[in-house]
Amino acid sequence: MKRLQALRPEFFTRDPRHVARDLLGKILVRRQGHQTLTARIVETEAYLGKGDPAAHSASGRTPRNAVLFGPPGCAYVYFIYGNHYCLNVSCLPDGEAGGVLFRALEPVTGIARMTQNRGLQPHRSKTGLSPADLRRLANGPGKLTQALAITRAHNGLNLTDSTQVLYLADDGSPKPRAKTTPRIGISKATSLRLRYLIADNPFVSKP
DNA sequence: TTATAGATTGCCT
DNA sequence: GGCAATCTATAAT
Repeated sequence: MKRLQALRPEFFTRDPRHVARDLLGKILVRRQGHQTLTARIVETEAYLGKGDPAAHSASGRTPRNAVLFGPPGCAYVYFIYGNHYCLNVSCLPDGEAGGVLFRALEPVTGIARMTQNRGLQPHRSKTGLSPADLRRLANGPGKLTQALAITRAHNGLNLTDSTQVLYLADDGSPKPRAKTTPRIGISKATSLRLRYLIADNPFVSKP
């Protein structure tokens, strides 16, 4: 496979809204054992450090959300609803809170391993997984972490370092057409349109 | 020390 | 569309 260029820290030293928009179409790379799993980012949400009551950083720094206040380009992984992990990347300079939540991915390589990680039956046929099976692999924030075997062990990881087991990369594909909607699953600041998705992409969590 | 809400998912009707 | 499952960080006592 062509070697992918990791996104640089400067990419994340910006307003989370811009980062969330520009991450659409980029690649999340996961090295699991000797395998490399890759997936295209098709849906994100921005969480602002200041003036965003829905953000985990809203009421100040705690042990849990410390990564959001740290240097840009690092993984913030948290456990939610007793069952799921969610993956974010920190934004803005060190000391300033902000992040982007990954909400959906389009699987590219390592699909068999992702299916296994998700605990799904590999409904194989001559054409491989059905389109529906492929979609349910990573079309949600909890699903994508499970598909890529991301846990709290990855919290704080530098996602701009291509020698890590998890990082963000640019494969040179053109900038996709983006759409915005209100964020999903929150109860505060519900009117802000901080959810970004690739228009017409079937791998998003909800249209 | 205890209570509770939560950036979800999958199964049920 | 409704709701239970299942953990835990954080706030309240």
